[in-house]
Order: sequence, then structure tokens, then C-alpha cells
Amino acid sequence: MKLAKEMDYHPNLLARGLINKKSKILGVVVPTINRQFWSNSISGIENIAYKDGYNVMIFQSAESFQKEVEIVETLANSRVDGILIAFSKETQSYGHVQQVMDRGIPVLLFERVCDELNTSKVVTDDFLGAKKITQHLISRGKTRIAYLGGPLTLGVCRDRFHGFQSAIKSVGLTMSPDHFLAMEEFTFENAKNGIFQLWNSKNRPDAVFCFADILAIGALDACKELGIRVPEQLALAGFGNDDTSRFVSPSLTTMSQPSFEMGQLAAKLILEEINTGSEQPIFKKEVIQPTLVIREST
Amino acid sequence: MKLAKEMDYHPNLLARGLINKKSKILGVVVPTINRQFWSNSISGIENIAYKDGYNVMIFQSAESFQKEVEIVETLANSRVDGILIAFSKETQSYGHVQQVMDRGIPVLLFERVCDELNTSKVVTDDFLGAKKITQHLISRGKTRIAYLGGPLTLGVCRDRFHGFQSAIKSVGLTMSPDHFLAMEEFTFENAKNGIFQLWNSKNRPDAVFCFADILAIGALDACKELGIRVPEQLALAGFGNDDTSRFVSPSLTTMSQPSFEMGQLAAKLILEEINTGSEQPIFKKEVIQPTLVIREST
DNA sequence: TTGTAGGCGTTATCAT
DNA sequence: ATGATAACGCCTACAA
Repeated sequence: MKLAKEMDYHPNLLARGLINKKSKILGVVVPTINRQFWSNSISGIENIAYKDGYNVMIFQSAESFQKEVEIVETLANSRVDGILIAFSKETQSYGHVQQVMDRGIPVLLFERVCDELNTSKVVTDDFLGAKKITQHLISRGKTRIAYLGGPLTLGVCRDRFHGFQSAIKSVGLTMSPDHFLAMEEFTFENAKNGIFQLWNSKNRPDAVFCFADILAIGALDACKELGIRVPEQLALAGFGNDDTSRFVSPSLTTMSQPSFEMGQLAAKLILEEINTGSEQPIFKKEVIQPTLVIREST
Repeated sequence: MKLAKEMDYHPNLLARGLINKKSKILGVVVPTINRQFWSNSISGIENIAYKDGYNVMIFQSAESFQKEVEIVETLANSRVDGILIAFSKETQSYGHVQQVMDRGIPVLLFERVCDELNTSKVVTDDFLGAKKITQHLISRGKTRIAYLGGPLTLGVCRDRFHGFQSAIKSVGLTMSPDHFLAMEEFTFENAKNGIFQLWNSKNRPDAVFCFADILAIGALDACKELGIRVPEQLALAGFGNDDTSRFVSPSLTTMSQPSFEMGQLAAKLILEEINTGSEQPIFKKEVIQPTLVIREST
């Protein structure tokens, strides 16, 4: 070691990886790092990975299937020891992932998963989470609850919508069809327009379940412009508990997802799989419970 | 290519990197990806890098000097083709970076930089930005402006403070010493306590220049609790133009930093350096102007 | 204990 | 054009 330092020797990780057939790198693919859920998850993954001497390579698919395919291929070709993926919104087929699994690379799916692949998974209990917060809206005396969310092709959207429905139905309520708004992109502006639309109809809701905090924040802004009192005239519920949800006013009732811990768990599972070697691994599906955070908007 | 596909051949990027002495990977080191400025910068870097066939490896120093040193070493040992660094708050010495530069690896500094290293740099014009927004506060008739920021050991803090001072002095104002609050950690809570402290003194300010949006948001919350009217009794200015600054109410006046574009520029500069080969490169320092976004808090 | 040969998967070079 | 060979830097196995 002394001589190494004297000679300014530094190991070449490429060569080491080549001979060892492992790079001590985990690859992570997320839709974006520009939202707290994802960046926190990544921090959780890193937290565990570092302890085990692993580095983490982060990639953003930017919700593009094409890019996701390229990234997964690159990751596999870089001989990363494991890949953690949260699918893009566009992703409907999973051949690109099955392929790297066939090549013997451990894969773990988190948050945005699919049923078709036989891997370990870490997901939020979206059904129960959505059900709980909808029940909370109902407990506030709301009966005409609208749904503001994404296309039901995306698993997460489907689950949350079903949870929402389940809560409604179990108390004998129904959702009028024009209270179901699905948008392709989860943006502030889209949500705002959604509220305008809902409020201009003859059949105004008295509460809105929003698929994500950013939608609820857009909804809130629409309410301000329209002079709607929140939560008296219209209660708003979000999902995710982004920092922002605490800072807006009225502050936002939402479901808190333990994103950091989910990342940690995901890393633990895949490292387990990596370290137990090539024996037939048992794939675990961990379903994480989000918790209700009640604030002013309900 | 056909045969390659038939045989399910995939190139081994480690072997390729070993022989080519280049990995087609850029390494990025940021304090955290959990703030929009950083995640947007990274998106900008990726945007340019991908076009040139480069992948981006992202690492978080978590504001720890020790971790930053380790990351830089790992990156160098992985034979990345270039390293983009934004220093951690703790970083005061730069030997770890000089070392990899001596090893012939191109390095670019962005946002959190230092004068000691001879590299290309991409920075915000913190001095002028702080000066502009302070002048804006002055133009609103404020005369007792407090400063809420970080330790002056951090270059960014120093520059913004000097810009603040310059604006104050140029109109013959002075800052009373107890209106200077420096905190180690830029958190909502710290900022809140700062406002409590300022408001409990005999010498209340009528405006606060906050080093970062999150501080202004904490300040805003303190104002709500204390019943201070913003901006009439106390005007608040932030820095960074995080999404949240638009969503709080009153919405926040702040300086907008073109983070995505700064990332793009940083990537362009280092790729230029990489592609021109080992000839003596000319190091550029790009100083980006932030723009004033006037909202309700002033 | 210490030293040496061989191979990981590529690519560049040289010979055919 | 096609084919063989050496080398990138490291590590393992085997020989001394």
C-alpha cells in the first residue's frame, strides 16, 4: 500500500470489472430525478448500496420508452451487477427487461412495476392508500367526490383509482362520469384546467381526489382564481407528500410515501439477490403502506 | 449485425473501455439531487451528453467532503472521460480534484466552484443577482433589510452577500449587525427561527433577503405564525425560483437561475475539452445571469 | 513466500 | 478482404 501510494497507483476499475465479471455498480432507471419521490428513493438506494461497497449509476428515462430501452441495454452492457427500474409512463411491453434478466442480470422493479415480470418488487399500496384518503374525504361529509388522475393504462393510476372507487362504493356513493378526469401529463396547468372544467359544469363536486400532489396544487390555484373556499366548498386531497404540499396554503392533505425507505428496501432486496449468487432466488414483493397526513385542505 | 443479433451478442463496455482508454461516461458530483437546481442541472448535462453518445453517472456528496473525495476517486478509477463537480459545503481544500486533473482527466466546476483550480467553470452571477433583488427591495421603499444566508466561507454565500451589501451601500443604507443571520444548514426550520429572532429584537427589519427559496419559505411561515403581513410589514425575497416559490402564498419574489441551461453549457464545455484531445485546453469561465421574478412577497 | 503465465472481451495492427 | 495476434490492466492459479 505504501509503495502504491508512492508510485501514485490507482486501480483500473474497468480492468478489475472485466476479470471479476462484476462492476460493483447498481444501475437505477427512473422517469425523472426532478421529483422528490424519485430523488428520495435514489438516496435510499445509495444509502444501502454504499455500505456494501456498491456505487449507483442513475439514469432518467424522461418517461420515454425508447430511452428506457436504450438505458437498460447500456446498463447491461456495462455489466452492472443489478438494475433497479421504475417504468416510464409509456412502457407497456417488457421485452427489454426480460432480455437482460435472461442474460443473468438481477433486476428489481419499484413503484412503477408490472405483473408480467418475475422479479422482486417494491411498491406503494396504492389501492389502500387511495381508499384511505377517500374515506377521509367521506368522513368530512363529502359526497360528490371527483377523481383527477392519469390514464388507467398505468398500473399506479389503476390501483389508486380502484382504491378510490372502493371507498366510494362501500358507503353507497357513486361517482358521476363527468367527475372522472384523466390527463396524460401530471402538470400544474392540466390540473388547473381540470378544476375549471369541473366547476363550470352543472354538476359541481364537493371534493377532489388528486392522483399526485402537483395536481392538487394546481387545483388549489384554480380554486384561488375562482374564489372557491377550500375545504368548505371544495376539499382537496393529494398523494405523495412532496415538501411543497406542506408549504402551500391551505396546506395539503395527502398520503405520505416513505420514499427513502422504499429505496433502501429495494437496494437491500437486490443486493441480497446478487450476493446469494446464481441459485434460484426467491422473489419478494414488498407492499409499502403510505400514511395519511391531514392538513388544511380537507 | 445480423449474426450478432442471432447469437445474442452484446458488446462488453468494460472491455471496450479498457482497450480504448475511454468509457464514454461523464461523472457528475452534486451535493444532492433532491433540489430542483441540481436535478435540473443534471438534466441539462444529460441532454447534451446523450447527443454525443455519452452516458452520465450521477453521485451525491450529501454535502460531505469525505464522501466527495471518495466519489471523485471512484470516478477517476472508473476511467470516466470527464468529471463535473459542484462542491459540497464542507469542501475547503481541492487536492482531491487537482489529483485527478494531474491524472489527465478533464474536470469542470459548476455553481459551487473555487478560484484555486485551473478548469472551466459555469457559475451564476451571484453578486449581480443578489444586488438586483436587493435593489428591487429598496425600490419598494424598504430601508432596514436583513440578510438570511449561509456562512461566508462558502463562495456562493460570499458573493451573494457582497452583492447584497453593494446594493445597500450604493444608496447610502447600512445593515445593522444584528440583521445578519448566517446558518450552517439551509432549512425551513432554521429560517423560521431566524425570523423569530429578528422579530423579537428591538430593531425589526422591514425586508429580508434570503439566500435561497427554502429559507424564504420558512420565513414566510414564521410570518404567518407571528401575524406579520407580507410584504407590507416585512417583504421577503428568495433566490433560485424553485417550483415551490410560485405555489406558496403570498408567492415569492426570487431570482431565477437557468439551471437546465447551465447544465447544458457545462456539458458542452467539458465535451469540447474532451474532444479537442490533450492539447493545452483554454479554460472558460461562464457567468450566467439570473433574472428577477417579481411576485407577491415584495 | 515470491514470481510468472494466462485469460477476461475488445480493438488495432500486422500478415496473409 | 480476411485472419491471426498482441495489448489494455487486473486477478487467479500454479510453479518455483
